[in-house]
Amino acid sequence: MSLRHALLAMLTAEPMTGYELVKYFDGSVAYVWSAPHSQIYPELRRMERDGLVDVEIVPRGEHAKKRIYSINEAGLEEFQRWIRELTPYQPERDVYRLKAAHFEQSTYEAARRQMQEHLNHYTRALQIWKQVLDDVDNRRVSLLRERLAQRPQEEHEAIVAFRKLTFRGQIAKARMEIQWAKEGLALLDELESKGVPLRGEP
Amino acid sequence: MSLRHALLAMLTAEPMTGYELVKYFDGSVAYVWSAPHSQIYPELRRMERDGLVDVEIVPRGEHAKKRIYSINEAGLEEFQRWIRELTPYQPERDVYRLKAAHFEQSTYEAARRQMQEHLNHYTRALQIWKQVLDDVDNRRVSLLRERLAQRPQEEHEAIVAFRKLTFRGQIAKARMEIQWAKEGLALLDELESKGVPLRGEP
DNA sequence: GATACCATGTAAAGCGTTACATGATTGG
DNA sequence: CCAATCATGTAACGCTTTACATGGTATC
Repeated sequence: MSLRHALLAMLTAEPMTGYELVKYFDGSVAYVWSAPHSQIYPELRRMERDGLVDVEIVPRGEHAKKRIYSINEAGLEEFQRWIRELTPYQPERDVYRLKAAHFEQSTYEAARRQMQEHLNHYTRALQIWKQVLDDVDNRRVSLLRERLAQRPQEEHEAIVAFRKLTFRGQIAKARMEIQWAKEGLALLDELESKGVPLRGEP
Repeated sequence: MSLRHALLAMLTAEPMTGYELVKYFDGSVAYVWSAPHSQIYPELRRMERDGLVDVEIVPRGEHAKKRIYSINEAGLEEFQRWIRELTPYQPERDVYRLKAAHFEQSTYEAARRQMQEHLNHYTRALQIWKQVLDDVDNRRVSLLRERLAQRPQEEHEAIVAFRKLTFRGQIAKARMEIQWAKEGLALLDELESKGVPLRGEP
């Protein structure tokens, strides 16, 4: 049950609508946690039902309304309970490594395409995360500024430091995956130039 | 739909029972792909129904039987189709980074415990993967030997090289996560020694 | 005969993806 | 008035986890 905790985490910064949460999960946050709006709106309703968030219904224009969710005392307690609790390490599922292990069943072209996409994906991710790290460092992130504004000065250092720790982790991951993709592409070049046959080739 | 392809991948090495597949997914393979038996047995039945695997029912002792699954022509085609197809990159969900980003809501003790578990988990994973890489290099893996035995000599280099590529990726990932966990533990030590308060502290 | 291992299932509940669906507001 | 954006939902389907469940075989 972590979508709930990801939503509570966002709401500890400031109250917002489901739509704003959807936007965050579509943006740079998507590389840490993401969910479609079809999952977010019902979960917010359940969190409201379970008394973890309060809702303010605010008019929007003449006829429309929007629902602004804010975390309440019970929600903050639940979030803190979750964050203090040890999250166990479960078996992973890495479809890209699974695929790479069986590239002899593919073709050089298809294998290269997959590895190139891997490289592109993590190159984009790296750029985004480096930018985010810099933005956090210079307090250019509005959500972070909101968060800092409502917490005492002496907590600021920890708040910023922990966010930076996460982003440095993502940066390290992106660099590692880029390196791995390059290694894969180099291996494919080497094997093809040696004329090593693949089973998937026509 | 990747459990199906993970199972097909295993069955390209040799025919086996659901129980043997369960064992593999519980062992060192678990760090690349894993599934509980409650997912594996029904999926094998569906694959049988869909004509991707053949089944041989073999007696076991006096009264018991076992079902040995082998991949057939259609199954191999489906596996090759999947491996040639580009797997898109979807938004990730990393609960450990999400948690780390909000450690100011935790306590030093709980945050340290989580990071220590992270370190332990990936240290174990690193040991396992280094061993597997070495075993593959020296053809000490029975599944790999079965696989090589049924393929022509000229494909052997690629088969071994792609498996090693995957394991090197897992090793790089484990090292990266170990490094990150150490960074996190160091940060926690530094903040605590400076007396920076956390919101979750009693 | 007890224990560990072999072997295979079902079922409920939860989580995630994809598609379908609707309507208001804002700015050009 | 048209397009982009704001805003919020439902539904079907598939995958994953956890729990419940059963019985044979091999070895000491």
